[in-house]
Amino acid sequence: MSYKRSFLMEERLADNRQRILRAARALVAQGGFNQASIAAVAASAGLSAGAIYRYFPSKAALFVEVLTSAIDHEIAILQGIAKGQGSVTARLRGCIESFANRALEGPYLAYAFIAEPAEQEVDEARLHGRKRFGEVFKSLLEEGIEAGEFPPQSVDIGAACIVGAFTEALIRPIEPRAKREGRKELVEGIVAFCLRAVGANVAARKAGRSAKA
Amino acid sequence: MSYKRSFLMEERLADNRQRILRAARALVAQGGFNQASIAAVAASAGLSAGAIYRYFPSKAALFVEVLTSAIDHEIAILQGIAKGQGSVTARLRGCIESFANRALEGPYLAYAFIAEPAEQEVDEARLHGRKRFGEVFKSLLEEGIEAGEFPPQSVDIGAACIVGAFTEALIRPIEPRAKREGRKELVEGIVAFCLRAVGANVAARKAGRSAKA
Amino acid sequence: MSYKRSFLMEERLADNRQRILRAARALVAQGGFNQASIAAVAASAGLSAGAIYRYFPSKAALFVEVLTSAIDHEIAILQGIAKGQGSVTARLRGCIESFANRALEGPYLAYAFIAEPAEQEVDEARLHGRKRFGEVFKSLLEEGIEAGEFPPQSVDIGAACIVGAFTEALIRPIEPRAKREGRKELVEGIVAFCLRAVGANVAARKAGRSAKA
Amino acid sequence: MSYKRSFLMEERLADNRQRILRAARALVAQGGFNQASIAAVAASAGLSAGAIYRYFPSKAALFVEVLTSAIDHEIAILQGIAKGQGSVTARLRGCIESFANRALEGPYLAYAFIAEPAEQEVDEARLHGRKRFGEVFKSLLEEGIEAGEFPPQSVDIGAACIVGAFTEALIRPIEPRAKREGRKELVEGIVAFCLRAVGANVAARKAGRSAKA
DNA sequence: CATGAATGAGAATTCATTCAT
DNA sequence: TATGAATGAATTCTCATTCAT
Repeated sequence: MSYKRSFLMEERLADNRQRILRAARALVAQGGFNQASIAAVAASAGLSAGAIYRYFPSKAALFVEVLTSAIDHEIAILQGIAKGQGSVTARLRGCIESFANRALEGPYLAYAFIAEPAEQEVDEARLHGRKRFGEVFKSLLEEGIEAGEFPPQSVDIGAACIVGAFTEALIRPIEPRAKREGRKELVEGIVAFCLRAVGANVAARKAGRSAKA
Repeated sequence: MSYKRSFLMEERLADNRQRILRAARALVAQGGFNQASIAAVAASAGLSAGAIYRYFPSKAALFVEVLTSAIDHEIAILQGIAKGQGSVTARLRGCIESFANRALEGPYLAYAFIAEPAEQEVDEARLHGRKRFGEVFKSLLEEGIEAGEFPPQSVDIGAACIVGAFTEALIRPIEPRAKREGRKELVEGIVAFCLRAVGANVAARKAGRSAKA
Repeated sequence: MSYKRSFLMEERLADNRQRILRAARALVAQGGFNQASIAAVAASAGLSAGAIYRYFPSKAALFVEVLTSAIDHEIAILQGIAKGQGSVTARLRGCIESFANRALEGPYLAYAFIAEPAEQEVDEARLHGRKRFGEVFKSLLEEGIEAGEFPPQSVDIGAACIVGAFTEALIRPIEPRAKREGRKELVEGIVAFCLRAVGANVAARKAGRSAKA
Repeated sequence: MSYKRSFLMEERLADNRQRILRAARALVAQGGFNQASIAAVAASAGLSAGAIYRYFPSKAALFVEVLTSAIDHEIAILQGIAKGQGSVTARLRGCIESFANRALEGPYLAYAFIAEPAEQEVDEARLHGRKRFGEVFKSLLEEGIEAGEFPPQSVDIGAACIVGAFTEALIRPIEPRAKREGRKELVEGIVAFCLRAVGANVAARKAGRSAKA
């Protein structure tokens, strides 16, 4: 009943979907959800506005996917590190370093992460994403407390604070000077801040440098 | 129709301006920038839409002022505490407690503080506000290090992390459970996190409880 | 608090609302609901598309009003005749004549009356209108049967048939020749059809000519 | 890829054309012209959207044919009855009964018959269909008058009234109660209304029950 | 000949801003 | 000075139609 669908065509379709997602992600990263109109996304993806609707049923659905796919990817990486080997302190350090390094490459994720939503559905996806990020750190905190690496503390609050701390620090360094410090120093500063905050001791910090997933 | 510009009139003008600002602030607090249309602000202020433009050249300008004035007010309070008496640790604690308590009363400020802007100009105002918040903490960190209360550390990064940490923790507690903890525990949790993060020692924490502006 | 609203202004506002309604009505009459886009209505009323929304909350609301106001007006006239004096036969004749004569002036009402709706809300208004028309005739039929002027018959079915018969006959005379017959003959033909259909006897038909509201 | 145009192929082509028409008719019957998009018709026919255009030059042309073919079918049945044997009264009754019964089975025809068209061309087809329906009844009226079964009357108007009367009565019974009456009573009510309207006498009505094509 | 991705014109609706009164 | 009606550009979304494969 149907003609052969060529490999090239399959590829172009997949390409288009990816191009739309990438275009949307880039626009959100640059100017937030408000700047990312369907027309702008389409133009940036090299398609017509109507074509977007072959791939996504609504603007909200598109941006939910932009957000969740970015967060999914990030969470997977963090989980890999968090559930790896080494001391809890080392793994916590690994998570923060890893996230921070990628965020400095392209700040879009972190931006979308804190952005005020335009639509109800996107809002929910974003809250869910924050919660999932927090849970990674919450688990680490619980494990660290149980292992005696960290002192007793509120793990919910601590997890939220960690997420907020590195989000803020990464997206909008308070001083333009911060750039001068270079990425390495910035990441190290955030890691140090968070490790001190959870009460990890210095020894663990030295020993844990090489935690891997 | 051509009455002289009297004192009463000046006052009425000032009144209108304040009413507009208050109405805009309230609407942002309730539903974010999206809900705060010029028509809604005007209605809420008891004026016509056109009248807004006698006091503010554009919607963006109005919301820049909404944001800046809210932040100004907050900064003034924090500066009062930060430049008051007591140990640096106590004053840092005071700042965080003070901000956190007000944010929990009415979350609008914190909300606007991290909200994605609708317009470029508002975005800039928001960034500037974050920077100014950070500077309060940066000064405290510098003072604390000099006084030997805190270990050496990147003050820029630390300041940003503090701002991010308590912003995140206040606005969107990662677990709904967090509510159960009650406000007092939440604030204390944030304070503890930040004090540990900057390396304040426990003794200072006990001693510093009563810092006042 | 508010400047005097001039008489001229009040008038213009009312004018605009009426102009919009009239424009919408005319467009529906010409080309049906589909041809009556908001843009077309606005252009025809000499306003911008956006201005429509100052007077009507939605397209559906506008057309519901177009429909109901036309039907209300018509029903009022018919009720006046139906509840007047004279034999039931005479009043039935009066209703049909009256409706038919106005429908021949401008066929929009009858057109809208049978038109397939574009929107749920308009559909409901239209069904309600048909029902109300039918009820006028149903009452007359019941009264006529009780008075012995008409033989026993299904009044629900009869009422629907009467509405259908004169609607069809008025809107789309089957032969273009029908125009040649002239309005008087057409109206008289419809009246005769309906009177025969309900079983009114000839005597009543002669005697009842002059029924008035 | 270049197989000869075989008999099988011709048949498949005809099949596709019929499938498209059937799918379109079914969709109109279910949800009116608005629901019957080209994409929906294509999907329902098991073809692609583009394939429709191999068989029909435009959407309008497709629906013109949907309407015309449905009406053709109906007219053929009515003509069979109208040109059959028995008194004119009996044949008129037969036509109305037959149409009414089929309309009550599946109301789509009657629906399309009065439905507001989406396009000018469909509109014209619909008017033409109404006219042809009317002509069936016009012929019967002329014959009945000549035979002395009906009194002299305007046959054009009468024919239009008959079409309108049963259309209205069938599609939208004015009272929901009408359902209680049952189909038999509804059909009989419409027949009685129309026979009285054309002046058929009661005796003919009894005698003519069994007219067949 | 069939496919279905892509187009592009147009739909309703919203809203910051202007300006006659 | 204050009003609020009016504008017009922008928004999301729909769909008949075309055309490379």
